[in-house]
Amino acid sequence: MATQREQRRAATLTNIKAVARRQMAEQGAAALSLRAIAAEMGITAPAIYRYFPSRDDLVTALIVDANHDQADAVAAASAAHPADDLFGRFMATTGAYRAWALAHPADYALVLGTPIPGYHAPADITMPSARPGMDVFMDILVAVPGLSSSPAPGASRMAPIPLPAVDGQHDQSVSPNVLHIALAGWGRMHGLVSLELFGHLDFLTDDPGALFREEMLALAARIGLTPATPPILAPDRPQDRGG
Amino acid sequence: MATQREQRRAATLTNIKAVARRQMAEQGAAALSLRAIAAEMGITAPAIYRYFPSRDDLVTALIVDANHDQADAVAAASAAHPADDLFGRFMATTGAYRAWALAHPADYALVLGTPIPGYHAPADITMPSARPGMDVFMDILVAVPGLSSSPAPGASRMAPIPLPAVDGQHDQSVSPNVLHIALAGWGRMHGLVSLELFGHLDFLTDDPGALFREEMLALAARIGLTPATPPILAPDRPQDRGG
DNA sequence: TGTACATCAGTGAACGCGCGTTCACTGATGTAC
DNA sequence: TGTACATCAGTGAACGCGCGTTCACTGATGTAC
Repeated sequence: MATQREQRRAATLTNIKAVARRQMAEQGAAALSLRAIAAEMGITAPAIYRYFPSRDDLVTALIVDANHDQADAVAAASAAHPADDLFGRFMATTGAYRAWALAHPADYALVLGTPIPGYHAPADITMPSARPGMDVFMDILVAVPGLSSSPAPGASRMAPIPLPAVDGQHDQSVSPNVLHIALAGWGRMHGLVSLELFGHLDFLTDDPGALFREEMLALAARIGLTPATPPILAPDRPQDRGG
Repeated sequence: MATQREQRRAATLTNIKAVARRQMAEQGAAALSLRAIAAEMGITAPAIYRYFPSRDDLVTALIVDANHDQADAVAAASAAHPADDLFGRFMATTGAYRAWALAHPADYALVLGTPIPGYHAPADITMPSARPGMDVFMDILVAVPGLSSSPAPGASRMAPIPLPAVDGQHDQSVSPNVLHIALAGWGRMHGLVSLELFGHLDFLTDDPGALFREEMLALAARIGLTPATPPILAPDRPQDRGG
């Protein structure tokens, strides 16, 4: 059972990060300032040094938190569908990825946007924190019948690199084709999401969500996932979805 | 014929932007500083106010320049193929988009990356400058037989908005399907390019270019563009490119 | 061609600002006897 | 249970820094007569 001091410490630490996230949402991640955070909390700036040895360490903590938070959201979306409903999981997780980004634009930008000037992420801390989120998608792709064994388009040029093992997490080694699909899918998601987030789609479409969903449907179809998944029967060649 | 003063003025103005671009490439767009630019040029900071009324105006000028520069690169790539070789033009322009971004990462981030804190782009200046680049892609898509008349997937939700007319440029009104394909394509390009640019693909693939090309090939196939374009004959249903 | 005036690029000092970080300190909380 | 000491969250002053922007100015370039 935590002592009073420990409880307060934990609360303040959480509060610092919460206020930081709030300010990032308003001003952008690059404008993050220890003094402004302290001011909003009603404490003085040096007090923050009791919790983070420097501004960069706070930024790193925010990145790690963001990665875990997004991974949780995506994992929850996946778990909401039965394990054998791969199509349902695929659409739910990709949708959750976009939804989380729209709900936490500053955190998304912090992780995937233009790097903050002067800040260099310590790869040994930030990279592992990105794994859980990736694994949710990987788990789905790996389970798609036939996908792991079929060759990637342009496979000869794709190194069959196993994903770097991290702590107690999966160290699944992934087939080139699965990796290829994963990266292509990530590219599509990130592309549309970041264009939308930064307002570049504003006058070009009034329903970015539909556009996103169509792209995900097309990707699902490409790997043989369709709404009505036949139990475990012979996989019919899925028919193209128009366009 | 320009007077000596006018020549120098033009040269200095160009130089300011060139130095700004160079510094952006090193420090990132958000770290752009008038004082640092002046220092590198060997003049004092207030001198820059003879050329730009404020820092924001310099940023705006850099965005406009970047848009035009990229449009030129993409247009040149398109023009390198005969007008009826739509597949060639499609692959050349998309490849040029990526190549330009890799060659000018800071400019790319300036236009499409996380917004600079405190800077708000004047839409009436920056948006029109994005049109020429878009038009190069649009011209190709519009020329694809059958694409303009076929319905977009999820078309009922897509508003048939004509692209906002700008100055003397095309004010082509584009079918929902063409717009849909254009945005999906832009999303794929931007997604992979920005992931690559910011190092997020570093340990996941050793050939991001091949990944990008595959995604573009898949998109080309989806709209019926294949390497050996049959002259103007009946458009066979193009066959799926594996995967 | 020569002189008087206008233009304007660039200077140097100064402004007020917010930043991350250090340091010696106070005073409340926690611990050992 | 009460006292003496240790821990440590937070303070307030100060540091050196770089920023955008203003202002009155100097001196070279350009123009009109």
